[in-house]
Formats: sequence, C-alpha cells, structure tokens
Amino acid sequence: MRKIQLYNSLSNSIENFQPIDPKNVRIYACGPTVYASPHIGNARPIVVFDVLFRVLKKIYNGKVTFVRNITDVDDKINKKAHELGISIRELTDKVIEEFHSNISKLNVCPVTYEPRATDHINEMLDIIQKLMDNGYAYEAAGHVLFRVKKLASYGKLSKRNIDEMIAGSRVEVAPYKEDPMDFVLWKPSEEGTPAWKSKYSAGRPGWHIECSAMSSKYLGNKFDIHCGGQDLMFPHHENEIAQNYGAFGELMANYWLHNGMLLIDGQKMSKSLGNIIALDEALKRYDGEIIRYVLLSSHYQKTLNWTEQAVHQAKQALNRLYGALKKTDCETLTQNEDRNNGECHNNQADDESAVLNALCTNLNTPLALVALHELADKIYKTEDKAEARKLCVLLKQEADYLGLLNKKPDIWFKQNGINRNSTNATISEDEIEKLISERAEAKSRKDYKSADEIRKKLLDMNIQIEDTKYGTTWRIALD
RNA sequence: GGCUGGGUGGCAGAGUGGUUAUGCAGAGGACUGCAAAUCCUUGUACGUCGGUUCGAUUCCGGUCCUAGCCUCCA
Repeated sequence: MRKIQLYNSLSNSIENFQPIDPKNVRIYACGPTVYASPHIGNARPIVVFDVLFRVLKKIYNGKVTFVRNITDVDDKINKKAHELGISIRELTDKVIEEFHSNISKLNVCPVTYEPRATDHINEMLDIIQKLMDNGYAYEAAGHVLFRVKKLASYGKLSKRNIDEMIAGSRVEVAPYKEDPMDFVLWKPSEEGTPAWKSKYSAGRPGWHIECSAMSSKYLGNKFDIHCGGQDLMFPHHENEIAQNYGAFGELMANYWLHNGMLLIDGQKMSKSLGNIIALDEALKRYDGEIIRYVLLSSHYQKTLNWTEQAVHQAKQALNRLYGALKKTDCETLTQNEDRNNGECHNNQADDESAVLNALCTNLNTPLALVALHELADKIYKTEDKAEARKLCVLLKQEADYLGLLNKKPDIWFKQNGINRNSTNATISEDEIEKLISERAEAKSRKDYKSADEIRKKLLDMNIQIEDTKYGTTWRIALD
C-alpha cells in the first residue's frame, strides 16, 4: 500500500497517514455558511480537499466516506433573510443551489454526505445533553455553555494557552459566563428569528456544535481526517475537539488539515475594500478549469495570491497541456483508455504515477502539475504516433488525480477557457469554416494578400488560425 | 503582546547539504509564403547577520519583513 504523508496541524509535522479502518476512510470538511454567493476564497478548500478525496479514493479503492456540511443557520443568514423578507430556508436553498452549480464547474466530485445543520438540531441537542451529563456544560439565562476550564487539553490544536489568552479582547464577555473563554452550545433566539424548542430555551445552536453532531452521525465519534480553512482552527475546530472530548471522551479526528487563505492582488478579500470576487463572476470570465488550476498551482497550506497574471499563467499552462493532447488522436480514445471523463472515477492507484507520488507527499499539487508538463513535453517531442497515443492516455489518467484535462482538446481550444459569449467573437463556427476555406482557396492561388486579410479579419474577431500538416484549424486567440 | 505559517531568478512556484526544477513572460535561432503551434539556445535565484561543515539556498541561532488567527470569516 502506497504511503500518504500529510501535515497534521495537531502535531505541526508531516505524518504518515494511517486510517482507523482502511475499508472505510472517513473525512469531514467544514463546508460553507450559506448566507451569500460563494467567492473564490470559498473555492480553495473545496478544490484542494477534492484532490485529497480523489487521492484517497484511488489508494483505498473507493472506500472513502467524505462529509462536507452546510451551515444553514447563523446570524448572518438571519439578517440576510430578514432583509430579503424570506425564510432562512428559502434563502439557504437558493445559495446552496448556486454553490452546487458553481463547484460543479470546477469539476469537484460529489461528496458522500452533505448534511445541513438545520436537519440535525436533535442530534445537536443530544450531544449538548451528554455534555451536561458529563459536567462539561452548564445552563445560564437560556444559554448552554461549554465549560472550557474543565478540559485540560483545551488549546492543543491551535497551540494556545488559555491563561495567556486575553479573553474577550475583541468581544464583550457575557455576564452569564462562568469563564470568559466558555463558548455557546445553545442560545435563545431573538424575537422574529428562527427558533427550535429545547428545554433550555426556544433557541438555536451555537456554531461549533453542528460539526460535532453531523460528523458523529455520519462518520462516528472518531474519524480520520478533519479539514477546513486555517481561520477555522481557532476557535471553531478547537471547540469541536472540546465538544467531542466532553461528549464522547475521544479525540475527534487523528489528522487536521488547514488550507491557507487567499488574497486578491496581495490584499485580504473584504467588503470594505470591495475586492471580493464571487465564484459566479469568475466563472463568467474564465473556464472553471482555469480557476481550478490557479487554486492548485500553489501548495494548499500557503497563502495564495489571486491576480490576473496568475489566471493568465494558468490559462497558458492549460493551453500547453491541451495542446499536447490535441497533437495525438486522443479524440478517439476508447472508453477504457479515457478514464478521465469528468465522472470522478475510482481508479485503481498506479504505483508508477508521478502525480500520485507528488500528491502523496503532503498534497504537493504544484509538483504534480510539473509531472503533467513533463508528460506533455514527451508528447510534443515524440515522433512515434503509437507512443504519443500511449502518453496521451497516461497524461489524461495522471491529470484525473487533479481533476484536470477532462475536456476534449478541440472543445478547449474553441472556447480557450472562455465562454465564447463573453468575448467579442460573435462569429459562428460555420462562418469561421467558410472563411478558412476561402483563405485556403486564396492560398492555392498564391494570393497571399487575400489570405492574410482573411486571417487578420478572423484574428480581429479573436479567432487564431493554425496551419498544420493535417490542415487548417482554429481556436480562440490568446489574450 | 501570544500562537502558527512564509520569505527562491522579471512573475508564479517546487526542491535539495556539493550537479538544469517546471510553467508564464523576455531575447536569439529553426520551421512557415507570412503567422500560430512546436523545436533549439539563452538569462548564473534562493531576505539579512552569524554559527556548524571541506562545502549551505538547504541544518542551527539571532534579526528584519510579511500573512493568518487570538470567539462565529474558507
């Protein structure tokens, strides 16, 4: 069995991954809070941990359970729904639909379970009861709070010492708390906001309890990998760990993975700067595969700076890879040869795979991309047609670990990673073909002036002509 | 102030105790009627100061800069 090495935030070191049960590898990822359209920062953990999911599926023969929750109850959701005058369910349904539609364009595999918080209120109340029974929680003014001081190991994940933390430095300490560090498990709902019945109050759950409830329901009290954004390490993940210790007496998960944040032109995305890029907007401008490539072009733990140049580089890199596929007759690959057709197959892991080697070394996606380019180089350089075809099959298989290159090259180049509607090109494919044959005719008359005029005309409409030894092809021009 | 990351060639971004990463962009050449694509050649990078070493970008220490978190932001 191939070894997977992963950086574990719990130990701050790279460890060999050892699943609790190799017949059912279990991962949980903190999913989106669905109060507004997802932005490209939200897409990073989705894409990165999708690659992890693919790798695990391949190595453990598909025996992987991946849960990514949806937080559909929260102050921001309440506020937004109130503004729009709709129920939180109406709002969150709409945002979830948009989320699904967006990430499918990023070629993200469906997860095994995608539970919603509001469907698991009872499970949350059960855990709260356990915490009360075990002395880890107390009731105060309709709230239920977690008694942080009772758990000696609190702060282990984020390497924080409770005594040294300036408690309440950013937020007022509620008077009903025994200790400033105690966090909310349940709280009463304000007038006119969604409330669920409980013996403490008509209220709603605290933020962290949902993940304990949903993960334990679908993955058990202890599972293999828990992942999410770096910003969730404290307090969210720390509190989840505390809740699971308090309720079940066990460490929630063995491996904790945290992705780095995303910057826009070197700055944090924020409303005040007005630099938030909605995923939807980005997808209108660039093919999802370009976005996916950008997100994978940097190691997942590092801060990723999103720039126009980064997008351009991703696009060019993909052009080069697709160009290699185009060179071979991979349009005619058989079903068996072309296992990368975007359907998230659970291929048997290949021991020779350079991409898998890179990914098994703490998800080194930039190095994995290099392996793709090295294969493409070989394809460009070989004169042997059969060899090229073999390499093409291999390149597609390798790319599948990363969820890339699942389009037909011809389609890629005729869109060139852009929705043609959004470019200036208003010309139809038939018209393009017509102009190309006119140009061919002019060329055969050695009327190069007319031929060049036609080429110029097409280029003005963003269509690049390419004369190959098999005839003339076209594609959307580079920008 | 505390904790955790990071500082690599024009840009992005891996890796390594002594030998070309890779992609993008640039320059020159080949191919082409001209282009495009492709191919060839090319640019001598590792924040800073010390230490260990025959030798450090790679190990150790200091320092500077930078990012994130420190109660609800992926």
